[in-house]
Amino acid sequence: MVTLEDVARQAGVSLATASRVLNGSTRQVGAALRARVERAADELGYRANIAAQTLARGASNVIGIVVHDLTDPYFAALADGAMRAAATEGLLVMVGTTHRDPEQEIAYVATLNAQRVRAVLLVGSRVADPAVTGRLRDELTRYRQGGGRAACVGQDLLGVDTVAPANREGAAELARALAGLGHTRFAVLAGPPHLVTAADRCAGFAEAIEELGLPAPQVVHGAFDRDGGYAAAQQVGDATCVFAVNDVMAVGALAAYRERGVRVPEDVSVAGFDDIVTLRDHVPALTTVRLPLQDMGARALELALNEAEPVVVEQVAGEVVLRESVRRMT
Amino acid sequence: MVTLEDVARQAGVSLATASRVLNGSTRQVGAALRARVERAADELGYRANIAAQTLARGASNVIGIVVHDLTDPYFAALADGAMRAAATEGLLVMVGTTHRDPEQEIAYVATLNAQRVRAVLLVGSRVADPAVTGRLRDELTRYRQGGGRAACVGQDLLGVDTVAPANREGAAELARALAGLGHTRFAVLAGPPHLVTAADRCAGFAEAIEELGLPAPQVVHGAFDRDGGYAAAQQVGDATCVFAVNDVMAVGALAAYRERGVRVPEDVSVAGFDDIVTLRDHVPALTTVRLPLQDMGARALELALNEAEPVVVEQVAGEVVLRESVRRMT
DNA sequence: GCAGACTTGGAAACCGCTTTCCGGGGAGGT
DNA sequence: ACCTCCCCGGAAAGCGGTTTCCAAGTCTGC
Repeated sequence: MVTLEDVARQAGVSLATASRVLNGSTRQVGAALRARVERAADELGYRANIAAQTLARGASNVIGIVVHDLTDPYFAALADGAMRAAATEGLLVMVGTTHRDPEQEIAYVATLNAQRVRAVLLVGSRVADPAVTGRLRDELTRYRQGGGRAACVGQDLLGVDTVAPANREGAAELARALAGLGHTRFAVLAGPPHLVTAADRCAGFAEAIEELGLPAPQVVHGAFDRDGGYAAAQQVGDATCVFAVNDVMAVGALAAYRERGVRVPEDVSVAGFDDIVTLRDHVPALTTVRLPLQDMGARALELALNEAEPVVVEQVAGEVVLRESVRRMT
Repeated sequence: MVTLEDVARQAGVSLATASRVLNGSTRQVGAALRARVERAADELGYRANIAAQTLARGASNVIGIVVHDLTDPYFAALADGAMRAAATEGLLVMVGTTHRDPEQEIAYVATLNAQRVRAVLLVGSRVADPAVTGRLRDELTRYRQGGGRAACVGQDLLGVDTVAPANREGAAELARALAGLGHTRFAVLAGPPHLVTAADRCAGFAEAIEELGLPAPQVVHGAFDRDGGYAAAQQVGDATCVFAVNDVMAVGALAAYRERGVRVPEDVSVAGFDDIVTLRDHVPALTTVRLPLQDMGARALELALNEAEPVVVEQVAGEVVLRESVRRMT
């Protein structure tokens, strides 16, 4: 590999000068030398060793993003938003996927800490297990004590800046909208009980239903993905309206109904949450709660970079979008 | 930040010993000292500085993946496959998205080179512009001369190990299958002419049609995404069967037809390419050519890591999957 | 009981770059 | 003409690890 020393030698200048020319310093370098250095670097095909720069500068230009599952469009959209924001700041992005294993999340924070990344974004639902959350907090605290910055998209459980989708409120508003259409018997495809996002959406929905004086919805737990929705839909009783706590599950539920010859929305109404772009052309079009995912990702990065006391928690409201997967009852 | 020296001091051992204990060395360290070091590291919350390690070792445990667009499920699946493979090797992943700008791709290779990443994966179609490809090759050559490894998912145009989806053959086979259903008048939503993947699929399809002695398909160019498919579909003439060069475009086309009240497959048949998992529940179910995207991503990583002379080019066959978006003609 | 082979701990060089600290020379002021 | 002050180039000290090379101690075998 070509090193800065090679360049300096070829240009007949000192290391210091070469460094100043090539890697943005506050110090000026005379035009003549500057040209010599640039030419030498070009001829030799010099590429600065960023590991060395990071070490010497004590700061890196990399940020870390930890998501649950990149193939889930929810995370892809959030990650993309954050990555676009990072790109405008000239930051590189390291992406880790936990495949929904909270231990992996902790491990990633440790690793990203070791990388001395400038900021860490934890994207995705927290889990209800206080022990796990506690260990994650510890790891995060250690990282932040070393000067690291962090933010989270999800729930404010980590003591860091957080972009928090208004899951309860969004689900509640959806519930009111659906009740407004005349539905009275509901079911919730609730996902895993320990996932806070899933639990919040389920709870928000159920509470709103209760406030309206309607019978409590049937709650069916399952996985937080397409197959989870598919499986859960099979267990739904006589509800006229089914709320899947995310769009991907809703699509699974729709598939299950289709296979069984149950018509949506004629026989049963189905709603989801998130308004995943990739699914906007689904038939029937999904009623859902729209979340500005890309913006949320970008905002989280912003928060992390400007981290300040006290901790900022930004609620992001969802917008109920009624589409053809639900029908009005008589 | 806690450094190795802090740990060594606290444990009352030398730097060398502490290093050997904490960061896997071939050398043995006595149980007593080993325990002291481990305890000290734990108490202090030591995290090795990977930048320093990378510098000292001259090798990093990071790989880079460059994709066009993470929110496109095609790339998400490929990236995920590669990331899973990387995780089993204990490698970290740096992801860059070019947002379909070839210049960005070149810039990323330079940056990843500067990071001295162990391997670079270029995921996605090459472009037809030889000047751009040439500059990318140059950058890649420079990287590889410094000991970097590289592989590509796409076309064998870079002189590196390549996982090449059999776009022409897959499209040709699809064409034959569709012709076998009795279709004779075809249109191709061909995407951008300069994208090699799009062009190959289009060409493979057209060639097969010609070989069958059928009239040449109408070719409509446009963007390679959902909206591109939507727009292109509007310009299709009297074809009975439309081939969109990827699934996402096909979904856009289906949306366009739906809006116009054109029934699929009754009035027109539609096929895509890729078999995107997220779209498997689409209605009508999409006829397509299945590509094992995750495996391809994983395989590309393998190739990169084991890079050897001569360059390996692996063709990956697609499998035609007939679903309800196409119909048999009388 | 002792030579020689192994083991294990530590000192120090080194990885490639940044940046502080010096010093020399030219510009500007009087 | 002389003295400051400023500007710019270079030497060298880190940044936080890894690893080579020594030296001292421990084991073995005869």
